[in-house]
Amino acid sequence: MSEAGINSTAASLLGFLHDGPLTGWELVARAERTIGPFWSLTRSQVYRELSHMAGLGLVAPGPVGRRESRPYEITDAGRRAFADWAAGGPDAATMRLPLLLFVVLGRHIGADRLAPMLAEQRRRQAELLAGYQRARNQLRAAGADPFRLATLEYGITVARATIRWLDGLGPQLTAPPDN
Amino acid sequence: MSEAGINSTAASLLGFLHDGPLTGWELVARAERTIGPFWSLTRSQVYRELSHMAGLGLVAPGPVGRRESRPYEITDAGRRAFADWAAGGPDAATMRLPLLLFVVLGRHIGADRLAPMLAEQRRRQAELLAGYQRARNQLRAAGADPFRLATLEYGITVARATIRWLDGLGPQLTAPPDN
DNA sequence: TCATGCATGTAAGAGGTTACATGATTCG
DNA sequence: CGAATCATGTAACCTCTTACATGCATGA
Repeated sequence: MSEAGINSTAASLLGFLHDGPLTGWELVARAERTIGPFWSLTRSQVYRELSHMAGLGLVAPGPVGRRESRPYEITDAGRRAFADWAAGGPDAATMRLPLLLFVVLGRHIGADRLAPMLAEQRRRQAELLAGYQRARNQLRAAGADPFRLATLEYGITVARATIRWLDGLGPQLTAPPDN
Repeated sequence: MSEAGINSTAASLLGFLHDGPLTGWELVARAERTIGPFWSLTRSQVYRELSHMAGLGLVAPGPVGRRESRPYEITDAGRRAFADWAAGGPDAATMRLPLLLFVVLGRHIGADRLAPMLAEQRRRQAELLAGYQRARNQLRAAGADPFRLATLEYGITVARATIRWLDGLGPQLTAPPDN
């Protein structure tokens, strides 16, 4: 009865390892590719969690491959730990949207400084949206995992909503300096 | 030339202090009320940042009021630090959406376990949406700050988008167990 | 052979969360 | 007087980021 309970970062790694052994490097790449925008993690974290989980017996390091690469394989205990974590349901989302902070403090920043930032954000959201759409079309063509597709659709829906919001902001927020 | 550069948490506090002196307790309440869903912070952080900023001369502690309450006032240096921070534009958003993590790992969680979680999320989003709408209507009637209103509109737009997304998920993700 | 990319990791510090500890004030 | 609420703060811990350090392999 290891009543520990793993954290979401560790759990995400265990999730990916269900598909077969991966090295730290590959895990970072996989995470970046599949959930990058919704779940950030760094190399440091990955290596730390991997050796920590190896100590707990949740993953087992495999033989060193080429270039010191060390694949980790999920163990039965690891699968159990993952299932326990999943049974708890998703935690509340942690959001820190600096853009919204800027908007709410807009009075003290000044509409003249805020407006170009909002314009820049709109540009970025449009890019992001295009990227999601490209990825979705590729994955659809390739007949991919519907779960993965669903995350792209989330990205698309939210990016569109954000753009709509930016476009609908009143002139008090978006007006360029009045000169 | 304090070339330090404050962090976003400290900056948000300085932002609120532009409207007049506030105690740590009041800052927590204000933050919760105005940007709670988009910018989380805890009491511990607030007290820590306040005493840290007092050390840097960005805020000045006022006289102790009732019940040990200690209001902090922003200083000129504080206003400058805030302006410098704002000039950098909003950082990239940090998002950790456990819900999306669950979805992308859906294959390993099982549609039968995922479906009720999605249903629960839908319920929560609907509640959130209703809360935003109520707040917006109140603020509109009160003729509030358009910046604050804009953040509520963001919440409304995104909550609606999320609900639409949840409702549009394919049967592979939302089907109850097939028995 | 030399630049680039693959691959691993450590160290230090910043940021964030949770639990603990304390006490004043107000209201019933 | 007792309960609820206001109010501050510390300590410990976990998590996350950034910078540093190392070296192999591939291909031009």
